[in-house]
Amino acid sequence: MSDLHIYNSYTRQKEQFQSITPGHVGLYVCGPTVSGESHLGHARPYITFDVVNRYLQHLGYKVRYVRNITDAGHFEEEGREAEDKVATKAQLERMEPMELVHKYTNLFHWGMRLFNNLDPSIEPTATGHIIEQIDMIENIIAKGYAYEVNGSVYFDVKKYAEKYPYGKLSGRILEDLLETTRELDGQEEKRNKVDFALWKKAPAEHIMRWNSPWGEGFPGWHIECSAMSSKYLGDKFDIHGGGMDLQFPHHESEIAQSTIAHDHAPVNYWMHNNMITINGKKMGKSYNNVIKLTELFSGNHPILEQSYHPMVVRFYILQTHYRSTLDFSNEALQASEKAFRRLWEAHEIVQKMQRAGGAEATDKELDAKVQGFCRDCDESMNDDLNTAKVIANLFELAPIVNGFKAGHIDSGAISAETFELVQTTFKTYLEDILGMQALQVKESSNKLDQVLSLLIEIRKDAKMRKDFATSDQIRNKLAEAGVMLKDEKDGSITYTIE
RNA sequence: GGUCGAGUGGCCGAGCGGCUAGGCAGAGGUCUGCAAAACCUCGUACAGCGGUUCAAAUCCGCUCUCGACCUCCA
Repeated sequence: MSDLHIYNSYTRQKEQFQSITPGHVGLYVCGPTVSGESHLGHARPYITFDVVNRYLQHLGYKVRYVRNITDAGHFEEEGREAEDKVATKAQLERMEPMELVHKYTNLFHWGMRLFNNLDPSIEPTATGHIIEQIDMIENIIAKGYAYEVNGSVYFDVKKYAEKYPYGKLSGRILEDLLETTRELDGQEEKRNKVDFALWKKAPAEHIMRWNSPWGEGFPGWHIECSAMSSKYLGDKFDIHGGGMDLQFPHHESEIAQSTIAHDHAPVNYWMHNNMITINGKKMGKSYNNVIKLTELFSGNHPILEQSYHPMVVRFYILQTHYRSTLDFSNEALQASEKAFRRLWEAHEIVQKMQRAGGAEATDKELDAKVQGFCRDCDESMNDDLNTAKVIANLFELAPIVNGFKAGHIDSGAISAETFELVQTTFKTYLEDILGMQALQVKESSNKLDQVLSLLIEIRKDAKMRKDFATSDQIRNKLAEAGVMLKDEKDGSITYTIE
């Protein structure tokens, strides 16, 4: 039993986390629809739940993390003409759904890897689970909560609501929903406007279609998550995550379907991350303010002043609590970049450092303070994954570590035990739990190393002779080539490669 | 229109009844041949108006502003 508390969207309060099977956690997160490129908005849930996954593992749980790929449904590639999929065209000229899905799935994986997100345990695709979805729909029909009309199958929400709390997750009131005047596709077939599709009959021009007991068609959007989560995590599992915008109707529908199919609610804890906004507006296709991951990493977008390293983006996202909105701006990203560089350097310094003095602390007050910051990292994570607070704690530690190095704080001021705690706190939190990595991978070229040490030696000599013209030339020219020299306090010279 | 949520110092962002948040920027300083980095010091904020309380950024009410969802959406 851990002290982990998470905010459960379903009950709208923080609850102590307790897994169904001791030592194990089933985690399901709604994955991307791979009909287009992943964008900055996608980064948030997958980084957030990557940290959830990592932290649960840190606490000792064996996590089965399932994240789906939505590759079925209404498919149209962005910017591609509708006639592309017209059947009269030669096959190689037509859009092939599998080709498109493959392309964007690969691109999604590419982004996830750059963000240093751990792979899910299982990444099921909707198209690979048509049979499971059909089974589940038949099950719901058999129980009397779904009906077929013209080759489509709809879930009877009104009937469901008579017995179950429909709308509880998203705070909807059925009566309000029934009054909605909005005209939706297939509305006339439904018994009530609130009913949602479990299976849709495929129109003649629809390219993705499968045989079913109700004719050729394709599954409704919500059923895939219910079918796949129960298949791999069981009828009832621990945590279901996703973006806040999925609360309604997606997650609400999932609850309804699964409750009927399995005779009980499917999930114990619902977690929802908040949105990323640009100039206060949610990023989304319909707002025309989407920054794709490829654009973000290359800086190739009108509103981007520069490119941003995936680790900078990750850090920026984790500096805010996952349930707060996060507003994008160049200023904010640039601040995160500087902040992260400083923090990471302190991390590298403390890992390499040797503590001086005896085992006991010579400054009890500092020792206690330092321990407090370390311990608060645990408390902050346990308090609904407060990564922002964890980072703030690490920043409290950074000047102390730098002080050890600069020599104005004696590393013996804190005890040997506390010193070790600082090292493990940086390592565990920054790398293992927050999943951060160095911005630049150390180039391990012996030849380069030798060339640089030669230049560094020449520069040292020049400095000794007060030949600053030469020493500055070496530093400046190397800087132009992307190699930054740094004169350390002890007279040594180190370098970093941009 | 309905439902829910948010408004914190120049900017970003924690906190959510009493205890320093933190980062970035800015100012001054230490160190340094210079530079960079690092370190030290500084600002003293909680949309507005009332109320509850010994005590409110934190609770309650009203007002204003903004956002999300109600449609595919992370």
